[in-house]
Amino acid sequence: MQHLEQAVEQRLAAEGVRLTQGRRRTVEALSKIPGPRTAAEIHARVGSAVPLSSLYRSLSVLTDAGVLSAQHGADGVIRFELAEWFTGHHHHLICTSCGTVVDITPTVDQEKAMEQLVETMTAGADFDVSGHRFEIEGTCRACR
Amino acid sequence: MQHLEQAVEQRLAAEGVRLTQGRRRTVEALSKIPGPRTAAEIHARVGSAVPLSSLYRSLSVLTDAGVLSAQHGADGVIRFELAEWFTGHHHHLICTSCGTVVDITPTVDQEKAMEQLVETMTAGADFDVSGHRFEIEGTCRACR
DNA sequence: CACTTATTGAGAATGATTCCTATTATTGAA
DNA sequence: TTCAATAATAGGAATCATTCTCAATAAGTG
Repeated sequence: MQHLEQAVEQRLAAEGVRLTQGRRRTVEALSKIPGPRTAAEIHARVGSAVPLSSLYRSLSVLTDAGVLSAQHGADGVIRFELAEWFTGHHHHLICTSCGTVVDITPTVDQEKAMEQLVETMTAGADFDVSGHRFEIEGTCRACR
Repeated sequence: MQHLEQAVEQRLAAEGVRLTQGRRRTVEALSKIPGPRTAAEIHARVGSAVPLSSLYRSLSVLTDAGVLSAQHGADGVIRFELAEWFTGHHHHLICTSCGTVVDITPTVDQEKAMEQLVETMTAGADFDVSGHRFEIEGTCRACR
């Protein structure tokens, strides 16, 4: 995945942010662990090469620059993953029993319908829409 | 809204939990402030009548009993609101800047469209759907 | 009323995250 | 390459929402 590093570099350059060792390692670690990960998990992977305080700063910078996306889990811990423009736009199927999350990539029609919904639902509100999240809850086969 | 208190009482009784002064005040406060609220916001409303530590415990108990629902916002703070069987099904408009959340009640048509989406998106998956969550992200007027 | 048990209150403890600041790396220009 | 000028780092302290502890209190129950 050299494309990734290159793409990240461009993205950061566009934001006027340097791609340093620590940031490079952070992105690399995230690209190798599937799913959204906590700072602690990432730190376990990069080890002492990136101290925790620096890791947090890197995660923050990378998120601001749009390289990563952050989500707050039900346990109050932030999880990071590569932003959607790397992984593609997707939604989640969440098992309320075991917590497993499965990605779902919407079809063009489905996504279109969703954007239509966003539009009509925010028609009245004075709100600058930047995105949406559609999550389906239920029980996976293993938990039934 | 005496119905609310009665319904809450029944619900708690079914769970073997007492409806005490503090819990009553907590539910009452939440029923009077629209949208999901943080513990701090609720505490500002109930004042010293319910100490913060007790408030947190009440919120936890009420959530476990299904009277309230909790959500972890983008700012890492938990927000509580009356569960959907009190307030009706709704979705959220989330300001990614300040974390404020506003309820949106979908029209019948919108909700129908959403259920259609859920159906087509889970068509392939072996998944027992129990609900969905649709959240629109953006920037509120105050943050622009 | 007396007993048993759930609940409360006050503050300490926790833990993820952020802030501070001296030091170090990076970059652009000479 | 070398030198500023500036961005970034390390590490430790600080923050802050939330949880925990445990003695004191309130709520049902007989």
